Amino acid sequence: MMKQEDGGGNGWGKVCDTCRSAPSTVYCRADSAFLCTGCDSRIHAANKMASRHERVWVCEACERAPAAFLCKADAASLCANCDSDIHSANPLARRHHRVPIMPIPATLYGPQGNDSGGSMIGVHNLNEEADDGFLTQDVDETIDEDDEDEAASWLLFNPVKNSNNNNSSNQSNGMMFGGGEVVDEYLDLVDYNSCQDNQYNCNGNNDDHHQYQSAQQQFLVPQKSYGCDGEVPDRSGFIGKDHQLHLQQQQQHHPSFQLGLDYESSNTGYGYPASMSHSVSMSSMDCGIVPDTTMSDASVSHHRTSKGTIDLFASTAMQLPQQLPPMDREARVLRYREKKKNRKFEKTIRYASRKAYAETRPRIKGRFAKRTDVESEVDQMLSTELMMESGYGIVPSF
DNA sequence: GGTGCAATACTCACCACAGATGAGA
DNA sequence: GTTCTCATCTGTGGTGAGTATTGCA
Repeated sequence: MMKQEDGGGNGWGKVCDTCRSAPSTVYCRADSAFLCTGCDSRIHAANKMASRHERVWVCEACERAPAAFLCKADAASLCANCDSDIHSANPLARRHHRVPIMPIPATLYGPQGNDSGGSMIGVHNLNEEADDGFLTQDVDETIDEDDEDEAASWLLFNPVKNSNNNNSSNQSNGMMFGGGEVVDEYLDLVDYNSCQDNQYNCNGNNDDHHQYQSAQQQFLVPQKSYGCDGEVPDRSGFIGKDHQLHLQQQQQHHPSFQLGLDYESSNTGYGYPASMSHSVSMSSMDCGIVPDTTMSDASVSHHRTSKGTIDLFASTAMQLPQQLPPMDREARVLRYREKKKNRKFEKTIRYASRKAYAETRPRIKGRFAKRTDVESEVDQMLSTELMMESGYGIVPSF
């Protein structure tokens, strides 16, 4: 059985920001959203304005950042970090011809966009998206044609806009975005913060404090050092009703706790840019290759699961004031989610060259196999030929 | 509730070899 | 103290076997 990566439980690098049920394949700059093929085609085929949104493919390496370069040699779209890491691995890679990525043509998704989407990477069932309720609910609403453009543009990240009308009187809104699926992804953070809030609300009660500490310890320290990812060991037992109650409290205290994400906001007031999820968090940490210099930013300096988990809370949530501005919370939510994903996939590569060698090494049932003289000669010939034809270099001593 | 079975999820050893490291001349 | 040579160790990724967990009857 193959090893399965767990990207939030589904093995994908970046889940579609809209349906959250499929891997994202494109990044829409206008919406600051990662979209799967189906949602992309549907949203951007809705009207002319939406169809003009500039989109780029998601990095094929990390699958978590918009691609910045197209490597012609690898025929791969890569983000800046992956491009840097991959193409600095060896002289051969360094000579790969890369060009800045071009936005996906607006004509890619026409009225028949769904079909074309099906031929793209990351095909998935559109019906599944419809099941999430969130999108279909909004799409099905009858809206003015003038509003349609804006609705299509803001459909993704501002469910608050649509839901605020209901205000906090509707407690169920706390679970609303698509039948609670979205909120569920936030449970981990909320769970933690619920403990945190409990601490602040315990009025100095030592017993409560100890309970908080033990609960926090249970939450923070993974039972296994690798792969556990610091997830709540037992949601039902650890959170349960308290969590739901806390969610309701969150709704009351922070109406904007709902997912009104504004990626363009410049500052959170806490030193963390609100747009960090697409800038800071996507930096060198994604690839996990050990940099030559020590990273000063705590948010990108964790390479071990447990330590990273602890530091995450130590550096952010542990120091939170009792009442957070909504943007602070949203920024931390984003930051937490990114770090969570990164912890999951993270594997520190100490020697990129060895990685490059390992990837090119012949295998037999996954095991490294001896490279015969014939293979070596053939490789050398092919490399030489390739170099002469395309200008690509070869790694000496291969 | 306890037991057995199947399905699923997860962990880890294996392999070759370039490069890093350390000891000795 | 510096340089060179040699031997040993380290780390890299895909696969399959083994183990753990979960769900169901």
